[in-house]
Amino acid sequence: LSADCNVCFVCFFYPQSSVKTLFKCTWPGCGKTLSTCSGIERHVRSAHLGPKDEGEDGDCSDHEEEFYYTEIEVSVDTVADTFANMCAASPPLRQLSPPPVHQVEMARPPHEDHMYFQLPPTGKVVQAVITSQGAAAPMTIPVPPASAFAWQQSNSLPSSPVLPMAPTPISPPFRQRSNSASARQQQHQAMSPKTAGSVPFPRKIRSEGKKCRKVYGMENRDLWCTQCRWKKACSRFLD
DNA sequence: CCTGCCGGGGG
DNA sequence: CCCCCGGCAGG
Ligand SMILES: [Zn+2]
Repeated sequence: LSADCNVCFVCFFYPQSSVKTLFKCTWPGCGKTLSTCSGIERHVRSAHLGPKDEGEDGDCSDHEEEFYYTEIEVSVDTVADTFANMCAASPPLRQLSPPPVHQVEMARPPHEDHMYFQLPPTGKVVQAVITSQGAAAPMTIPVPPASAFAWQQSNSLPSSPVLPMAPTPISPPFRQRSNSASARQQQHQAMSPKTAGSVPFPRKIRSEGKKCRKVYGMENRDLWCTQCRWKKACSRFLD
C-alpha cells in the first residue's frame, strides 16, 4: 500500500506481498509459464523466435518477444478470499468454474456517491488473465470540494461511510432507519448497473448528479449554494 | 415517495 | 435587487 496509491483499487486489496507476477508464453501450443520477465523473453526468443541475430548497433533490438507472452498477476494468499466473499455477497447462483474473471468494477459499497476508484493505468488485475496490452477504461469523477465533508462531522446522518476509502470489509445488509424528528427520510434504491452510458456526450437528458440539496441534506439547508436555496439551478455542482 | 428547477410572488 | 415556494417533470 504505497503512499501515492492509496486510492488504487488493486493496490489496496492486493498489496505487493500478496501478488505474484507470472509470465506466460502465448505462442500457439506452448503454455510455458515462467516467473521472470527475462526468463520468458529468453524462452520465447530461443524456443520460438530464432536466435537473436543482430549487430552491435545498440538499439537494434526488436522487442518481438513481448508479443508472445503475457503477464499474469496471481493472488497468493487470503486477501483474495476476503475479496471474493465481498463480491459474492449477492450473486445467488454460483456453481460453475471457480475463478471469476474480469471483476473489478463491482464490489463497491452499496452507495458511495462521489467517490470512485481510479484504476491503475495498466489495468492489470489480480486473478484475471489480462494481457499486457489490456487496459481497462479509467474513469475520473468530479470530486466535490473537500470542504463539503466538514458538515457531516457535526451533523446527524448516522452511518454512511463517505470517506475516500475503499469499500469497507463490513457491509452489513441492514438498513438502519430511525424514524424520529431529526432523522429525515432518505432512501436509496439499488442503483442499477447503468451499463454503457452513451458515447462522449450523448445528450443532455436530465440534470444528473447530486446537487446541494441531496449532498448536504434538508437539515443543512444553510450549506446549500444560494441558487439551490432558492430552488433555482444549482451553481455549485454544475453538470 | 424524492429531486432539480422554472416561474411567479413578496419585501 | 434578495428571498421564498408552488408545482411540475423526471426518476
Ligand atoms: Zn447548489
